[in-house]
Amino acid sequence: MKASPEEFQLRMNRFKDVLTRTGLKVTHQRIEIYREVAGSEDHPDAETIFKGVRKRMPTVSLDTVYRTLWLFIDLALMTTLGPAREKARFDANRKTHHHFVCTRCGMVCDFYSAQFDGLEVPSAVRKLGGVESTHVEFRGLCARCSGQRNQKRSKRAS
Amino acid sequence: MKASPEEFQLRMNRFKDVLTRTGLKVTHQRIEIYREVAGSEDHPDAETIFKGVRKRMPTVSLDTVYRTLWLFIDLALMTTLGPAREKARFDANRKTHHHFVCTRCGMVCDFYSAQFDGLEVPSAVRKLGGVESTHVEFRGLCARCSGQRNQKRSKRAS
DNA sequence: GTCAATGCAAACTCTTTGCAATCTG
DNA sequence: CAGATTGCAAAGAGTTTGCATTGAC
Repeated sequence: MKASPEEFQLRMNRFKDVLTRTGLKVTHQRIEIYREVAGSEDHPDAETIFKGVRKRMPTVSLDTVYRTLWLFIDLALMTTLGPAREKARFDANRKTHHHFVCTRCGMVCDFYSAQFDGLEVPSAVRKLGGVESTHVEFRGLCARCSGQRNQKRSKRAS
Repeated sequence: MKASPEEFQLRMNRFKDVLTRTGLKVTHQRIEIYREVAGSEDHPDAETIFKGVRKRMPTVSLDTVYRTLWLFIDLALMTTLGPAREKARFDANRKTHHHFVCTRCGMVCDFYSAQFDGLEVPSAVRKLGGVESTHVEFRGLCARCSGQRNQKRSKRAS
């Protein structure tokens, strides 16, 4: 699915602006990789982005795609769906529940809320399919990590 | 963190019951692996579970842990946090938004809702840390997949 | 021209698979 | 006892890294 042309232009401008301000180079690869993601309303994986970019730029390498995508995420130009870059984590709690996730250390705490369990499904969503479960996720720094907030930006989970 | 003893017993009973009803064998490994996850309120990864189980059962192998965990997930005895078992997927949409996720094909659609953006943070959550973003996720079968619902249960995303 | 960014190939991590040996029901 | 389950070892996906080369500013 395509993003609207206006939205797309907005994204591209913001993108170059952020790179320049940060003192990073505006390379062909970065432009094409950003274009590939920003021009889509899907949520492509690295391989898909790689193939798309390679059509226009047959010499890009997959590792550049990865390096560039994580760079964009550090620059807050994009996000990943779910806790990407992490291994699978398991949860034996079968009661409906919601999560608070610490964006620094990855800690996840369950909490319960009847109100959130029963959030009304917007009509736009009902058109997409049948909703079977509802899950709310709050993200932020946990109490412990806020205490150490002047430490340098943590490297990605290893 | 430990789950309460009552909750833990409840989980263990339900667990053996499900295995038996399904005609699966109640092996030592399965018991210990389930115990390890059900006895914790954390959300451990496979390696952590493996190490924990190995303390009591030094001969388990990591691959059995994996096989067993995914089995439990098929049996709805547990879940994974986020879209586990999937590669990273990228999203250049920086407006606050929410998701509908198809549990069969993995399709993810964005939608917007000022109401969800501003969901009130419960006091229990405020104690955990500072909330910086709020995200609602509805899960279910998308329209396309509901159309083909009599197909056999899809194998896990490969 | 200089230093950041790239491409290549090899490495690494997490997870899966084939198969013979073992254990549950 | 039969067939499901396990352990082992080796393979597989996805992602990362070191280093020489290239290209943006």
